[in-house]
Parts: sequence; structure tokens; C-alpha cells
Amino acid sequence: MVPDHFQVIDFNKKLKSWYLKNHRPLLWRQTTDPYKIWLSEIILQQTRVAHGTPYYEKFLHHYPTVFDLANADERDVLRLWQGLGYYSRARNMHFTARQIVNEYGGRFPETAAKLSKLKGLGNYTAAAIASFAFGEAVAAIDGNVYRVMSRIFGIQSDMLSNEGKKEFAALAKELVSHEDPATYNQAMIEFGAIQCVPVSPDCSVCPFNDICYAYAFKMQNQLPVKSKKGAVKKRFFNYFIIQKGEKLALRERTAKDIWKGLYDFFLVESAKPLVSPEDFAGYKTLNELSQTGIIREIPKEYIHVLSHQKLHVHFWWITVPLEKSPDLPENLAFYSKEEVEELPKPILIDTVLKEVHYL
DNA sequence: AATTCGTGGTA
DNA sequence: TTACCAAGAAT
Repeated sequence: MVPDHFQVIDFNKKLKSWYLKNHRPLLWRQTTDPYKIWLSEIILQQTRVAHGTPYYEKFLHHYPTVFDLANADERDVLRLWQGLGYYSRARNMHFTARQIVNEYGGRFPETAAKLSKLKGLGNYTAAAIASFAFGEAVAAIDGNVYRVMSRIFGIQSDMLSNEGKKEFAALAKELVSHEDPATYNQAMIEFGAIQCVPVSPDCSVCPFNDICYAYAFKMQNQLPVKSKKGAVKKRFFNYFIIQKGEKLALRERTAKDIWKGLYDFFLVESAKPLVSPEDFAGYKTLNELSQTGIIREIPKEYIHVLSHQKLHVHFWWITVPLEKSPDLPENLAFYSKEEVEELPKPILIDTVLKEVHYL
């Protein structure tokens, strides 16, 4: 709850004034088109503006309307998303585009309550679209807003716990401007992004340093409180790149695991790194394949770090003679160089193919 | 409710 | 080198 002495009207006035003077001219702020706003919000989830901006422009160029996105193949959408990470965002966005077209006539629902029922839209994104595109007076609470509220009001609850989220939500509901909710939400987010930054904010120029709890008690670097993440797990990936002529064998990842929907090579995951040919003894299909063609090692260990996993990756290249047609395991299939280029791939796979000058 | 889902940048 | 961070959501 907002303390008795806190002046919500004054706060909103100063915040808006700060925003009008200091905000960045980001592309997706120049429109009230819910499609464009939705696209930007999905792209920016857990993603820096600098990283997401080129993707926003690419998507808008390829898919100018929700109808264009709905008509696209999921594979092409994932290919355009390649390099952004958290690929379920792209799959959910594509699914939702089709739903908007097929069930809503191409028009987005206009309230946060309805929007949040769509795939890929949680409380934050639904509120952002509802306020930016339709002017609904709902608070959009992202990581920036949690930080700003936590510092100004001295809220020390864990912002990632359910209890903490309720507390922040109740406060945010009292703060949101009913006069201009869109600018209020943009301003809170922007204020957190460029003034009330996570590490070592310059509080000397902050318009709220006279009312800020964190500034008064020098707790800028202690707030907000976030529960710590779990340990990073090690995994050992052994990739076998099977080549026949110009073609490579790839397969779509369909398991409930990282990189779902993307394409990679024949993969043997092991508890420890496989170093010598003797280590392959236990893998039947691998032995058969290695006898089919020439196998050589890419003498390098790739370390690929994800948010909760650290991959130790080794690549082997198997060249199959043109006259032979090995039985490919799993759902592997041969793709031409042009097809390989067009398939959505984890950034690691793309990097390796470029390093060996295949792509 | 705790985990899991990428990638790149920075201190 | 490690840890943290970046316009969160799904399970």
C-alpha cells in the first residue's frame, strides 16, 4: 500500500515530466497498432533493447500485419527469430497470430484480462498492450518497474515470489495514472531502464531522490530482493555432422528440452566427454555410421552457456561416399546447403557451420 | 512453487 | 572466471 504521506498525483506528474524530457525514441513507441506493440513486447521479454531492435525491424518487414504472420510457416518464423533465444516465444507468438486471425477476425482483444488468456501473454505483456494500444488503466509491471517501486518504497519482499508479486501489484494498482496510463507505464519502464538502473545508479540526478527509501538508506544495490537462481547443470553433447556430397543430415528437435523446434545434427549425449573411438563402443548406430564413411574430429571443445545449463560440445564430421545410403537414425534427413541455411538452428550450430566454412 | 526456457554484454 | 543482468511466461 502507498504510505499516507506519499503524493500519487505529484509522483505521476514528475514521472511524466521526466519521461517527456528523457525517453529514447524507440520505434514501437511511435504507434498504437496492437500488432506492432505485441511484437515488440514479445521480442523484448528478457531481452535487451539493443539486441531486440534489429529483430523487430526484420519481423515487421517480413510480416507487416498479423495476417502475414499467421500465414507464415512456423519454421520460417523460428528462422527469423534465430539468435534471440527463448524460442517458445516465437512458437507461441505464431500460434497466437493464427488464433487472432481465425477466432478474432484479426483484431486483438482490448483488455488485459482477455489478452492474458492468449499464449505467450502473461500479466506484464497483457497490461502493456492493453495500456499502450487501448488506453486501459492497468499497471504493466516488468523487471524495471519492480526495481523502481522496490527502491522508492523500500519493499524488501522477494519480487519473484508469489507473495512479493501480490504486494507489488497492489502498490502498482494505486500508482497507475487513470488520466494517461500508456505514458505512465512507458515512463515507469523507461525510468527503470535508463535512470534507476540495476547497478550503481546515479541518484544525484534522480527526480525522486528526495522521497526514495533506497537512496535515504543507501540501499540502491540491495534492492530489489530477488531469489537466487538454481545451479547450472553440465551436459556433454557429441554432435556427428553427416555429410553426403553437399548435403548435411539434420533433424528437428521435438523433445521437451532446449531448442525445441530448431534443427541440429545427430546427437549423442554422454555423462562424460567422449574422447577416443573406444568411447563410441556402446553406441551401435554410431559405429555403423563411422564404418560407412570417413570420420574426423573437429579438435575443439565448444562451451555453450544457457541460463541453466553449461554445454560441453564436441563435433565429429562423417563424410559418406555418394554411392552409399546409410540408414539415418532418428528423424534425420539430408538437406542441401541452401536448405540448411534456411532452417532455424541454435546459434551454436550456426557458428560451427560458419567456422568450417560450410555456410 | 520451483524450474526451465537463450543469448550476449558487463563488472 | 564467475556472477549477474535484460520490457517474462509456461509448466
